[in-house]
Amino acid sequence: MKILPRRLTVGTFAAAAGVNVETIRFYQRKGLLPNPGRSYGTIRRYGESDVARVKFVKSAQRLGFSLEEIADLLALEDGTHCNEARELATQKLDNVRGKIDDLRRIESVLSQLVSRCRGARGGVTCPIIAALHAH
Amino acid sequence: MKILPRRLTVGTFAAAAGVNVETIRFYQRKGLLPNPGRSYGTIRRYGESDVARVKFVKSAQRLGFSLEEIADLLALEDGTHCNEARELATQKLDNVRGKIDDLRRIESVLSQLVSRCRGARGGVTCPIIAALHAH
DNA sequence: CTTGGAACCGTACTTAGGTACGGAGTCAAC
DNA sequence: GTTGACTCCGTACCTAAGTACGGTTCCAAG
Repeated sequence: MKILPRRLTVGTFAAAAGVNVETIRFYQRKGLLPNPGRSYGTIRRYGESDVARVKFVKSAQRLGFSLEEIADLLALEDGTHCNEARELATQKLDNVRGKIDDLRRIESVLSQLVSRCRGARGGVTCPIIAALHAH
Repeated sequence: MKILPRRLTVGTFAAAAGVNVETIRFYQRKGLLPNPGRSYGTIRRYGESDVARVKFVKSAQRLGFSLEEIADLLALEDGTHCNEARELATQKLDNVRGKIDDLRRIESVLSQLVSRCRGARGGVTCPIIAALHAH
């Protein structure tokens, strides 16, 4: 494992990771990124591992993890805590499946309303409005 | 159409509609509820039609409409604007279907990760962490 | 050695949908 | 005629995930 150089300043780093500089500062405040030391002067330097870490955060966000949950995942980052990571992922999976079920119910109600509405050409009362009124 | 009495004060009204008093005030500020007149004194009185209106809002929220969209629906409340209501509902339906597709993709990735993790009993690197690192 | 673009820092603002607070006014019962 | 619950009102606060701002300091190039 070779030690990677830390030669990026925050602006270049943020660009490399595909996020805003302010987002980097925000992640540091939230503990998602370690405060990198400032070897030479008061300017912080970042390396490739930091870029990877931010990309990890963004990937996990795309899978529906919150920053808080991602912080938990990052605490397992050495890769030896498979059980914990699987536990988190399983919970998230249940969560996602629950959301899918909810949305499917909504989809079913909405599509019925729309088709009933399409069929009710002459009526005085719109079926959609009426249905919402009936709870 | 008989005229319903407006004899509920805000506390009773909120309870009848199943929401918080503060929520009623909030909806009034947002224009979702009309400011009821204060016939006798400075205390506002509400009637059954107000209760129905709040229930309408809550039903529409459960179907994924935002308060802003619900305000649009309420503007069509007389039931004669079927086309407009159908348009809104159709947009919402597309929206819901898009969300379902996104979540299904997430579900598929997560379930693959979990099962790979379950199979990787002896490995040093957790497949979930590794996968997130590979974008 | 100056200049100007970064970096640093704390703080405030954003959206959505409310909830909470605190002081003043009101109303009905006792 | 006073108590105590309820209402009214503006304002602040909450979560989540950032974005924006404004002042100061730094650092490297010219």
